[in-house]
Amino acid sequence: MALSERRARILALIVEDYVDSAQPIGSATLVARHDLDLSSATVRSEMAALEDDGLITHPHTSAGRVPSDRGYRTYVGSLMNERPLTSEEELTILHQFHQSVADLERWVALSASVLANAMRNAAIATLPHPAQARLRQLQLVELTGERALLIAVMNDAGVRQQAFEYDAGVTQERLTRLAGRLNERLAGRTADEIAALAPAEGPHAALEALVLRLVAALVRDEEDAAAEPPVIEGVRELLRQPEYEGDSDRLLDALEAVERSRLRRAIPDRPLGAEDVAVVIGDENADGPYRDMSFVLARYGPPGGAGGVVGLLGPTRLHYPEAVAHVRYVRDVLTELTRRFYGETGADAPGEDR
Amino acid sequence: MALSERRARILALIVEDYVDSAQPIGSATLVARHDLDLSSATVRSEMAALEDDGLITHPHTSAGRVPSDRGYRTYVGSLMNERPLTSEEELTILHQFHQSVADLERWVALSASVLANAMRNAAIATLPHPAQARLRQLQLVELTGERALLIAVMNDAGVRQQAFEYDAGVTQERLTRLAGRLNERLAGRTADEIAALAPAEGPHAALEALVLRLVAALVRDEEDAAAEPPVIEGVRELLRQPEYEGDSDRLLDALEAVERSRLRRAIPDRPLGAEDVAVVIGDENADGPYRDMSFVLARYGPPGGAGGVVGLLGPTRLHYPEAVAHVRYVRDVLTELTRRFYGETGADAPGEDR
DNA sequence: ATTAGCACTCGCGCGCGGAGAGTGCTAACA
DNA sequence: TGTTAGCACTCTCCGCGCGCGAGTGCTAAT
Repeated sequence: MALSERRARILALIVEDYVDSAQPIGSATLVARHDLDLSSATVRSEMAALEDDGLITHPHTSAGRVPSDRGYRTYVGSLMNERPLTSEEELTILHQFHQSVADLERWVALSASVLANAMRNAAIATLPHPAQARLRQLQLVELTGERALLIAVMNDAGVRQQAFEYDAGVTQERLTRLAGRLNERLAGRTADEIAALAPAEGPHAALEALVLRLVAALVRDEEDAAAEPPVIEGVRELLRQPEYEGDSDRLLDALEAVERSRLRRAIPDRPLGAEDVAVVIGDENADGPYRDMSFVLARYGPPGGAGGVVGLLGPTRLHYPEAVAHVRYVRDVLTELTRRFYGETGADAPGEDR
Repeated sequence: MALSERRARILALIVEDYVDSAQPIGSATLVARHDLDLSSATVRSEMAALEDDGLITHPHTSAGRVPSDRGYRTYVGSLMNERPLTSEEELTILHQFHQSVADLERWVALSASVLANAMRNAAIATLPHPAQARLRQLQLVELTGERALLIAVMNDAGVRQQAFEYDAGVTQERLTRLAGRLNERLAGRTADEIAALAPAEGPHAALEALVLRLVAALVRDEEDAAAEPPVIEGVRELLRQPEYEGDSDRLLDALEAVERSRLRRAIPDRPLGAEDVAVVIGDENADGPYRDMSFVLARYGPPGGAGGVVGLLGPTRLHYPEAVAHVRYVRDVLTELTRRFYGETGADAPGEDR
């Protein structure tokens, strides 16, 4: 199964030409376009071999060749040479971040936007969430006589809120005192720890129990990657790709695929551990609608710290070298921004809790 | 310009048949389908008259008639008879609300979802925002030595936050005290009032000025309708309408039209004062991409209180009677839920938990 | 005023045929 | 033995012409 060098070269050329043109590649065209020292007949026989290996296919008998998912995989895995961004490209990207508001949420959306624009495809990004969330502080605000708002600030500066109802006759003053008491007991605790605590005895034990339960749920939400669906940008760029041209059905399928709630389920399963930039191609996707699309994803955020996922989504016919380079760079930028936002000074160790 | 009764009847039939079938309506078909006591020739001359009035048009010489935007307007303005929802339909809708979490944001999204489903078109809804926001309470939380989080809770239970940087050397304790002082001065104030205040003299006047500025901005955000783009549901239902079938270009245009950021700008200008349910048809829209679409919108929320907009978005070929009835009913439900959420009646609200 | 009759229009679907791009096979060649 | 020229063959795509059918507008009769 080891590809001869020549065969590999031909596969790479087919992939690259096809990615550019979206047209099946014929043997003669390939030879002409690249001034190969081969006849088209030779290329044809190599192509036949590649097809036997399942790396390329025929749309129909008299058409040129198109890479299969396995073909792309081989290309991405060992054939393509990464093309680092030029410093110009890097500057263009950095520039966009610099002229944006200093807000993490904005940066995350911007990352997707930048990627989408650069690659003329869809791009996604999830908000950062910590591997383990801890409560920093909570606050209780009376809304009406019997309705109050619980606000929880997490260690990672995340803020979550939840309105709830309780028996009338509890004043804001009591709520404030309860919040103070709870803060002493709960600050720095994880969801599990909070859930395990028993409410203190007293006249408002029931209320305290309720708040404890709600706080635990909020803290758990904070560390749940799936709580907030990813932002997605560049849907229209994606749908303008030739694969969907004039094919309303496929277009609507793709539109379904990029629905945020569906993406939320599709992304976190990706193998995004220590890996650098993960590429998931076509039928490597488990979920149906993504079977003819590819993801190029990376995890951002300091190792062990709060982080999220950023990456590209497009048809399998992707400019993988550029895509990987862009995703990697945007990831690096976003990691740096995240680190700064959370205030990890340069000297600081990767330790998480403070 | 007053339409004879017969002519009006024919216009109404054309509109209704066309809305159902999405096919141009011919004179003979119309007579056959409705057992008219007229010959097709008579209908034809009436059609010619309607066309002279600009109420219907011809796609081409030998095709049937299609309502023009003015035709729809006449139909909606005086020809259609509203069709109130059956109690079954009302129950189906109510049911969906009852089995959802008791959360205002969720309800708003659900409203759009319900409308989209019922009408097989897109539906939008904006989060409620008060005509005038007032600060209820603020809180300052230290994040790092030189970074803090400002959290502002509004009178209407809205919560907004903003991270900011300040000179090192200010402890959480001082921040808490500053928050306490500011709360006394700011509680119940509007953005303008807050912006007009001068910081107290003292060692931390600069910090206080900064916080004042940020709070004012947050309160202003809260009452800015455009701050949060509307939710939109049912995009796929919309795009599956026959107007877009096989026409990728129009489909992509429509997709652009339903982009949230664009809708944000398109909606609030709608005439939504005391009006009951507003219908904006085709070229009555100022903004280009909506020129061949219609809105059916209503304001929800108690009069004078916090409110938002909920409604439908579809091709001009809409089932207007049903659309108006549905929007009105969902609006009423949402108004009631909003009222309860803000505790205006003090009556009990639906159960709470998650 | 209404209607039957009629000529005319025009979009749509269909089949046909030729052009073009490509393939696979075979036989000759270095 | 690997490479190449040559060739027959296969399909898709595109433009063309044609007939069908739905529908119109006009005219003349009721």
